[in-house]
Amino acid sequence: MTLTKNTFLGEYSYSLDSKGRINMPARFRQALSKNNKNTFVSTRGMDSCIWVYPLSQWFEIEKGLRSLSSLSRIHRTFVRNTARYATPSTYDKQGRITLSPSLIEYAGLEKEVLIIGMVNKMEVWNPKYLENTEKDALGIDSDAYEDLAGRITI
Amino acid sequence: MTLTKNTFLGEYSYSLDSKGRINMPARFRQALSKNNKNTFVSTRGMDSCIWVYPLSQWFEIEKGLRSLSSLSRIHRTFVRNTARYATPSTYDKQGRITLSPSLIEYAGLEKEVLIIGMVNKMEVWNPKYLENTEKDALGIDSDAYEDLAGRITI
DNA sequence: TAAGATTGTGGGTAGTTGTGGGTAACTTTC
DNA sequence: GAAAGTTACCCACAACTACCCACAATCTTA
Repeated sequence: MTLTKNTFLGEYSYSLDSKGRINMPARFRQALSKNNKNTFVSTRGMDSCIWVYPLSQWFEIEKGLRSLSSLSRIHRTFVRNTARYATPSTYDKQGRITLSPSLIEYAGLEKEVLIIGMVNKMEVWNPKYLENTEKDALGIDSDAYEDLAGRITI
Repeated sequence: MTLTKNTFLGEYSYSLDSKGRINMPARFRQALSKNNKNTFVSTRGMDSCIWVYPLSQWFEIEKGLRSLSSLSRIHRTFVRNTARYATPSTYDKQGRITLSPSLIEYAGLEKEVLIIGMVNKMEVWNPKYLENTEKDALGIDSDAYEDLAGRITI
């Protein structure tokens, strides 16, 4: 059952096929609001994973990008780094989207793939990479969490 | 599949042929709205690359250029550099535009060429040059960059 | 629990796309 | 006005992609 539109929760294990396609969890598809046109936008994540946005979320980012001027070097660089790896993909009749070879390489994806709901977007991981990233995350000092405590109640 | 008219995303690798033509990615062509008359305007970019605008977007730039004062030296120089090298080109039946020899030289283009979607325009790069520009970008004030990223990325 | 519906995975095929090169029309130059 | 150079348009073909169908596994419902 779907709770809120365009909200993605949970973890799913899928397989990347020989054509670079992955299934989008049925629940995630059902969660999409109509204005998403059955489309996701995938791009490089901050960790070694792929971020997948529903189209309507991506438009918010795009709006931000449009507000930047190419006269500023820093703006230019940011727009380039963001837009460059973004690839929109409408899912097919079976619910799959196609990932670009460049993104697959970036995230080091092999056959087995983990999809994680990140509330407003999804992450696609090679399970091995995620494990390593989790180990690294243990190094986060607790001060950082103290700081977070001021921003969010859980 | 097309998301929004006149929006360009993603990275494409193409080859510049012996006649100075490059293919415009099919997705970019499909993204063009009707009033573009199948035409792009290419000019010098701020980095060592070529900026390619869809015609309608170029008209916006022109409007902006008109508003700049010739009394200011910076304005004058900017208008001159932008207007001077601007060349319109309609794509042929195969979807290719012809770049002027002057622009090809400016961007140091060889056989292999990278086209990057920059939301409202495209950039055409020699991959080697882009790599260097990326290295230079490491010198960017990272606080300002992260601030930008924090504001726009969701 | 059995039948039906949904979901995840694999693969075939027709149409699209990228690339090279040929030719005719048009410009420029002498 | 003819020769040379340039440009625009056309055809051909290989590679790729989007779309479709098939089927097994899982879940739902009566």
